[in-house]
Amino acid sequence: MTTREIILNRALELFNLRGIENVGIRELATDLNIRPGNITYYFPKKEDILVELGKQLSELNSATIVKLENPSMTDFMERYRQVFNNHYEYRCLFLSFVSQMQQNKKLSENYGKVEKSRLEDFRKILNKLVEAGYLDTSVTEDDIEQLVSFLSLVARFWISESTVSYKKLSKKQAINHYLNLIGFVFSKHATIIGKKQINSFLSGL
Amino acid sequence: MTTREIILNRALELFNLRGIENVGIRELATDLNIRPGNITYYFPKKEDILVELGKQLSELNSATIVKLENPSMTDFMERYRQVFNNHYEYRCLFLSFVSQMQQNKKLSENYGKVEKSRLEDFRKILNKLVEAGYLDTSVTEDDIEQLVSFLSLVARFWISESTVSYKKLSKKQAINHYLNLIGFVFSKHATIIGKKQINSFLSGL
DNA sequence: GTCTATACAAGGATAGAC
DNA sequence: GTCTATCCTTGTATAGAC
Repeated sequence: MTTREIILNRALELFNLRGIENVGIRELATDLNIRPGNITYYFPKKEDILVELGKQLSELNSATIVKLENPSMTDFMERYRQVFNNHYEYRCLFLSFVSQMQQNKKLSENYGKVEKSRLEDFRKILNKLVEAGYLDTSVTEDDIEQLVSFLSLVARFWISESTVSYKKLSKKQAINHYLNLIGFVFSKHATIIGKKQINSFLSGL
Repeated sequence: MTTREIILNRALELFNLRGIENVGIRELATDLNIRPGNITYYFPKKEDILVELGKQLSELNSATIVKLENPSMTDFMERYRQVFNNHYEYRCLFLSFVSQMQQNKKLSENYGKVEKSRLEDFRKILNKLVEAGYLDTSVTEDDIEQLVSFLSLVARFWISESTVSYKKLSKKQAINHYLNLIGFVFSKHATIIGKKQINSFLSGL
């Protein structure tokens, strides 16, 4: 493993454990038994570490998320389970989401692009779920916008909320809590077969 | 206005404008044409300013929120409109929500108490809405928990999301966006009369 | 009780020696 | 590629003037 990779790995661990703002470059260096300037050599600014971690997350998501030609309701729920698992591994980014988006230009640029295509992707999937008879045909374009809106809010802030309000929950319990919430909202727009898939997915968690 | 009040008022303005982390004590002092130590006299730590702003917000909410004996669906939506308006005035607190909750013990204690009773309050209101025939009788206790969960997520993070994703929206537009989301979710659990009230509330925004 | 001046520690960032 | 020295900013503590 290169020094650069060693720094990235340990930074992610410490940031996840104690928060980005609470882990200094000096501390990270001491932990790795290297000198602060050495970290600066690979990452001139602290921001740069986070830009790289952000890239890792989006690559992880790309690798995890399989293209769905004919998505079922189960596929949809399963995809969110995977995305949430990935988010958890990079939870430090979500816990400092707003401040990073405001201060870290590159990170926010990268995130903006990825997020835009991700939302577009989900719009398509929802439309396909309607066509395939998993979501009700009464679901309008406007409803889909609201559903995407809802998904986007949950995806961005579930980690923040669970860190603040559900500290005692394990990773799995926390993820299940929010998958249940998504299932709850979506089942009201699902067909009978769609509901069935949601329920069996949730009861299998 | 006392010095203490002047400090609090201007701090809120600057924190809202540029973020809590980006406004230093020295800068606030310069802006007010007083010396940093003078701020320290009233607020030994920066945290203490935020504790006080947190109290102001919860007092504002208490003052705004009218006790509802026989709440209608319209009352429910209207209450959220008021709460969101109040949140916006103290948006800096929500933009740094997670880090404050983790680092500011008093603020998080105070918030914990208020939030607990607020959620309890909303559970009661939802139950009453069922009894009064605005929400469907098929709504179970478990459904109510999910709805409260949903409301809690939106209430805490709508400002964060709109700051990051909907920068161009005005205060009113942003609030309307999230009221629409709440209406969207709730209308699926509402009776005919309940739906009517939600729709007429939303179209009157 | 109110306000000022000053000092200190910690964190990010930079230039340059080896 | 690695490390040292140094600077600047921020939060905070203290001593003392009015």
